[in-house]
Parts: sequence; C-alpha cells; structure tokens
Amino acid sequence: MDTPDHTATTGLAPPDVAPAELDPQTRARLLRAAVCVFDRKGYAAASVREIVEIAGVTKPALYYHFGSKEGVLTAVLQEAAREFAAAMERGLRRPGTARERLFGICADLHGLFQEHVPVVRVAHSVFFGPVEGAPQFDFSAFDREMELAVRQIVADGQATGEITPCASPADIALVILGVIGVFATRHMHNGMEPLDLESMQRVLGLIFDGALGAPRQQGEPRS
Amino acid sequence: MDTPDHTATTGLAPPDVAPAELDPQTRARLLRAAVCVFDRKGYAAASVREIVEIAGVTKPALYYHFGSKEGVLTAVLQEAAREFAAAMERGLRRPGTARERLFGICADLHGLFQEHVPVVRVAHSVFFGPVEGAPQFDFSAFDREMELAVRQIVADGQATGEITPCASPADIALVILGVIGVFATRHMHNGMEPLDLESMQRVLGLIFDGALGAPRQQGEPRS
DNA sequence: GTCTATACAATGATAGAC
DNA sequence: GTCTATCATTGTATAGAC
Repeated sequence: MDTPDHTATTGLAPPDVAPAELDPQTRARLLRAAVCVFDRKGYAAASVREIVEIAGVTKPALYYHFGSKEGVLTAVLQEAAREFAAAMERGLRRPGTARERLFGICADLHGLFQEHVPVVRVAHSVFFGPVEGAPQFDFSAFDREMELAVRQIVADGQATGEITPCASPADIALVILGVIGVFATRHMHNGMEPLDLESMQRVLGLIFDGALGAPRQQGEPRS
Repeated sequence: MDTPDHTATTGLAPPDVAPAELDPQTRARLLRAAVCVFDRKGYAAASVREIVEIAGVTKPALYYHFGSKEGVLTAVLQEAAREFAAAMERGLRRPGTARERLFGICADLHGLFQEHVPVVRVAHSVFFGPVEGAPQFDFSAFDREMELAVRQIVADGQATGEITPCASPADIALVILGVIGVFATRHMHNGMEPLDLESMQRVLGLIFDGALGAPRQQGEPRS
C-alpha cells in the first residue's frame, strides 16, 4: 500500500532503462490522477494527498514536477488548451462549403468533448470558477478562439453567397456557439443525458436551412 | 473590529424593537455575505470565518441559523430557485404570440441575471461543480424548467401556425436555449463584456424570421 | 439568539536522507 | 528523482456563558 509497483526501481526492469526514464511516467500519472480528483472534488477541495495516492507516488514527487497544486492545474489546462487550439485550427483549414466546415468543427468539438469529459469539466469549472484561488490562466482564449473560428467561417460563407449577408457574422456565430454550448453542457453535466452528434447536425441543419421561424407566408402584422 | 455595530443590543435602538427582531437581519446579512464570498472564492474555498466577518456576526450565529456551511449554500440556492421558477411561470402565463412570449421570457431572464450576477455565478458553479463536496441540490430543475417553458411556447407557436411544424419543438427549443446560454455566459464571466438586451432580441429575431442560412434561392446540390 | 474560547482534523508545503 | 517525517496554518464545528 506504501509503494505499489516499482517495476523500474527493482532489478526486474530491463537493464537499458535509465532511472530518469521513470520521470515521464510519474508526470503523466500525476496529471491523470489530478484530472480525476479535480473533476470529482473541484480544484479547491482537491487535496494533493489524494492525487498522489491515486497516482501511486508521494507528495514530494508532485512538488518536484509541478511546484504546487496550482502548477498541476496549470499543466492540465495548458495541455487541454493545446488540443483545443489544434481542433480550431483544423476546423479553419478544412476545405469545403461553410456548412461543411461548420459541421466539421462541431463534430471535432463533439468528439473532443466526448473523449475528454473530465478534462472539459475541470476546464469549465475553472473558467467559470472563482477569480481568487485559481491560477491566472488565460482562459478567455478558449472561448475567443472558438468564436473567432466560427465567425470566420460564417463570414467566408457570406462572401461566397452561401450564407445570407442580411445578418452580421457575429450574430450568426452567436447562434451557432449557443448550440455548441448546449451540447457541451449536456455532455459535461452528470444527470443530463448527452445529445448525440446526429442531433447536433440536425439542429445545425435547421439553422442553415432557415427552417426555424415562420413558414414564410402568413407574415406578422408589421415589421 | 470585534463587534462592529450593535445598534440593537445597545440602548440606542428604538424601544419597541424586540430582541428577536434582530434575527431576520442577521439571517439576511449572512446570506448576502455568503453569496459574496461564495462568488469570489468558490463554495469549497469559502470560509465561514470570512462570511461571518463580512456579515458582521460571529460563527455560532451562522451555525444557529443554517446548521452548516452547506446549509447556507442550500438556503441561497433555494431562494434563487424560487425566483427562477417564478420567472418561468410568468413567461408561460404571458399572453401574446409565441414570439412575444419568447422575447418576454428571455428579457425576464436577462433582467434576472443582470440583477443577481453573483447569485447566478454561484448557482452556475454549483450546477457544474464537483459532485462531491457540494450539497445534493436538485439543480436539474433549473435547466429542466427553462427547457420545458421554451419548448411549450414553441409547441404553442407551432399549433397556431406561427412557427414551422417542420422541426421538432425540442430542436427549436435547443437553439433558443443556446442563445440564452451564450448571453448568460457573457454576463457571468468577468472579462467578457456582457451583451445587451437589444442584441439578444436581434439574435432571437434572426432565428424567428429564418434570416439565417442561405438566401433561399441558390440551393445546395442536394437535400 | 448571540457571544468567547476552543477542540480537532485536514490541509499545502518543506527539510533532508538516499 | 524520489522517499520519510514533519511543520505551520487553516478549516469546520461545538461547549457553555449570558
């Protein structure tokens, strides 16, 4: 219970494995354990004791690699931010019509969220969490990048005539971001059954085809 | 610094004020202080010490009125839930077209959020916060009530022909809930400038008028 | 109902051996 | 790089006077 598995510190490990080889394992185990505990307890209530217990290492190992509890959280968020930014970039570089690109970016995000639910929850909690107590992480980048990407694609679609130029790209992007947000919410929160990708595409199709609103023939009294 | 103001325990207060008259004041002060601290530090990191300091009372007073730190949070959430439910009911009872009712419910929510930003942030944090550590509050009611109300109004609008019956009420409601969520998010998060009610009405109008999507004439290759 | 004073557990972080 | 052992602080909650 004290030292569960020392496959590398004992003589049983391959002789060509240097002692430093164990480091990345320790770091990765700590990160995974931290995400788990941050998700369950929240960052503030998460104890380094529980993190190192789950990781199977000791406290000084955590402080050696990350310096502090904040350092662990920052590392988690930085990795998440990298993956998120990469997804946004993929979405922007994707060829095709605006609809295809927007579908693609939403599908990417859907998959990313589904694959890393605990991390997404932790990131969300920190983003909306208290200003004091959490590290000063530039988190607005997440939302800003997403909004920028969607708005850019919408603007492209307007330039090619695929999307109506009657509305501002920002307003249209807002609607799409709202849909993404609702689906993300459903994925994050325990007790709400997540909506599948098919539903998301159906809803996005609704927006794109202008299938919302009035049947376009009996008109409101004015306006 | 120990006992800041005892306007009622000293002989300076009006003689017709019974000692028990101080109670609701203490309770209210505690609740306001708790919201303030929960918002700034988060529930887990909030200390009863700071709460009672800001409230100008002592620890036992808090434990007398609420039993525990959890009890304080629960009281805050319950009051918020009552106000929220009342707003949803008002929205459902409001007469007029579906558009008017939906605009009304969104405006109500917008006002409610704007008026109680700290409470909304606390509620949001708890809703998306860790499962362990926070009290078992039936929080899904918030989202469920909102979704039900919007969906009901959409269905009504479809019954009268105001809204296209081509899409399911649930899907349309999802889009509207997304917009509400985006606007709520902008209000809650420090560092994002909140969007005004006018923007919200403009975006909702976009959805209602079917102004999103293609200009309705050059059609996609298929579908 | 509200106070003073305190019990008692748990926390984040570190010193120093190896 | 990783361990054992420990520190100082802070947390929630309570006992008992008034």
